[in-house]
Amino acid sequence: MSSPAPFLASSPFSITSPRRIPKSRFTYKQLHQLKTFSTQTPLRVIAHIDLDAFYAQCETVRLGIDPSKPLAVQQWQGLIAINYPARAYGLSRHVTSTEALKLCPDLILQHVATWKEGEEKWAYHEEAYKHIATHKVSLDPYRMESRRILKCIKESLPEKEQRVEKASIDEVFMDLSAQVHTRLSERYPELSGPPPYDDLSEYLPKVPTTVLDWKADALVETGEEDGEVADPDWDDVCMVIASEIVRDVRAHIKEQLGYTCSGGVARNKMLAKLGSGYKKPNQQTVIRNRAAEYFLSNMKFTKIRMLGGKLGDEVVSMFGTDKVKDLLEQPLDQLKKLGDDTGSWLYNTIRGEDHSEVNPRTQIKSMLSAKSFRPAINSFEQGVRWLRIFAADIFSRCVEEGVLENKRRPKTINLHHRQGTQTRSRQSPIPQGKPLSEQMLFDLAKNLLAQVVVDGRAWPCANLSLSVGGFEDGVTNNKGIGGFLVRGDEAKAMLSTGRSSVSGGEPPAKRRKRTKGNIANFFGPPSEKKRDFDAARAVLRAHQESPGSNIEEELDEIEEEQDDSSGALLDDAESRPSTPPIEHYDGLYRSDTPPSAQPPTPFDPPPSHQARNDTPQHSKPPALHQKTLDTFFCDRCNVHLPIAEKAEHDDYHFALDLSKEIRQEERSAPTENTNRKTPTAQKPTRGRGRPPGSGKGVEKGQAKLAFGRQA
DNA sequence: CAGGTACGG
DNA sequence: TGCCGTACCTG
Repeated sequence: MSSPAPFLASSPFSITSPRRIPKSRFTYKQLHQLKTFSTQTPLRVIAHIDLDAFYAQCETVRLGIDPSKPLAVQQWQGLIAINYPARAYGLSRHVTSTEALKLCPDLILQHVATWKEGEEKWAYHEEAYKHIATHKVSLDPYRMESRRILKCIKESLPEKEQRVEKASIDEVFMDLSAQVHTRLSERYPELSGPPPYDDLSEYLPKVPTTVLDWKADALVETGEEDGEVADPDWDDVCMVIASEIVRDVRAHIKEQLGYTCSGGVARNKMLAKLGSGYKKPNQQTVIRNRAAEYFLSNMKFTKIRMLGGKLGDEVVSMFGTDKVKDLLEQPLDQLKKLGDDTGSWLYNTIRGEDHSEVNPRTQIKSMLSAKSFRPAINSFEQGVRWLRIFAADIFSRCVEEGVLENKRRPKTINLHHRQGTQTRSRQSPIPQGKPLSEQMLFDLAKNLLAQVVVDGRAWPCANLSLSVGGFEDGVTNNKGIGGFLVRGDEAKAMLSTGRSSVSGGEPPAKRRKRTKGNIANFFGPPSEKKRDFDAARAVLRAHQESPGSNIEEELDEIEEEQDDSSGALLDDAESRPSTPPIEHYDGLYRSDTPPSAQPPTPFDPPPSHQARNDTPQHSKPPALHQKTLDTFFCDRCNVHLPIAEKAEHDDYHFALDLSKEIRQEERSAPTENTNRKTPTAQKPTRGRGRPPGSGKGVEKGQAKLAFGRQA
């Protein structure tokens, strides 16, 4: 029942409006903006869909298990997903598989698929949890289902009016504004007419209906007496329509693929996401604009996207609360103690404001294959074995992504390495000349690992990961003369990785005396070094004479040379497992293996650890320093460190110097360039105006102080 | 661009 | 915890 009296009393347009006609709070312009997915209109409608216990559902669907049976997905000894029936037994992600079985004897435990060394593809192996040492987990089955679901969602939305963002493997955002606009126009013809006086800033007519049918959707309360049901405005109507769409999408997913999911509908992404988590599983929640403030004010702000981590902790400790309600009392300038941008962002966010757009991006930007080692691995050869799996994994996923057909291919490859608390990474461009292959990924990865190994302490290694990225656009964006320069850089980068692996076979013994003149000697026979430079020069010359002609062939030749020379050491070793390169690397570069375990190198005898410690970085015998202290002073870092860490610290500087010299050589030698200083490019002020942008400030600067070591 | 951090599922 | 994926910052 509508009660006109309160409405008239509270509406600014009832009495004072020139035409004395009740109006909507919204304008024709705001309605019109729906068509273009404007982030500014208050009528905007965003949905968030979240698959329920996704990995667990994947398994029930795959195995045809009754979804009311308790099921958990196991990864080694842990659980990574627990379906809702199983959650009723108090199972959480923190319990182990054996504990889970005690709590719920009927629990179905399904281990994730794994990839076994030497096999072509991942598979669901029996008793996979026993093979943590030889298998790596594969989440590929879930990625595939994720793709099917995304496709299904897109198919259930009108092509021209959809905007879908894949937020994670089991979440999507949808901007339903455009579709809602059409449905609105169909359903309420009075909205289709031109605005009075053709003035878009005119207010819309009032909603003709007094009661909206929210079906079975959960409605977030407003916290007010009532009256909201009786007085809908167009934003409420938009939400109803959006909610219908979400219900249809969910039904379609269930019908076609058998998955249930939860949904949230609201005016922006932040609220929509909170909505989808409000009631689970298999339900949807609408947060009407009029309910947003109340909904938020009763919540912990740590539940809000971007406040679940360090930033959230910082806010909690700064204001001594985790409640939105308390934070709402803080004026803007107080929040700005977190930084101007972060403060403003937070101020708006806890008031339910979020103008971030739904990014129509649906394709993947990078992919990663990783393994944590328990126990840690201790040799180059072991690492290389895992790289083979990683390369196969990533390559097959590239193929699944349609990389081969689409011309969408990754541009860079990246290797991450963790040793204790220290992590290091190396990356290189992926040569774009020839088709992507597993072997190519493997070779690149191997070189990257070799670089990591020669660059510092590498063993024992607790984690290794290989990723490819820079997928982006299918079509080339660097063309003309610039197009070649990119190629040239890649060629040089390839050479540099090759050279680095050559240096892997070299002892650091002469590092203190080495100068530019004997650098080639340091890296091995002069001929190898020369061939590198010759190859690079050939590429550059080819460009100068006829830009863009034979570049690809040139690149191929260079790659071959690379395989012949620099790659030889590694490939060789690999083909003869009886004499693996592990000790070779370990012995030369700070392993804990005794010097006696090291075979001679082709070039120089390896120095013992003792020898290395006898020629310290600063050419001063320890005796001349105050040896009563158990610390030493590094005048390069300007810091006192435990004497026990001196050897490692010296290694650190050695590695630093070495990599610097290598890079310098690479820059100056191939072109014999006289003005080699390329001034650092200016900053094009990056960044979308959106979320906190960053944690800015304090903790980052402090992290830097830790330098090469960690507490 | 290389290397790192933060945040999220 | 392990295995991811994205975005951003800094030198």
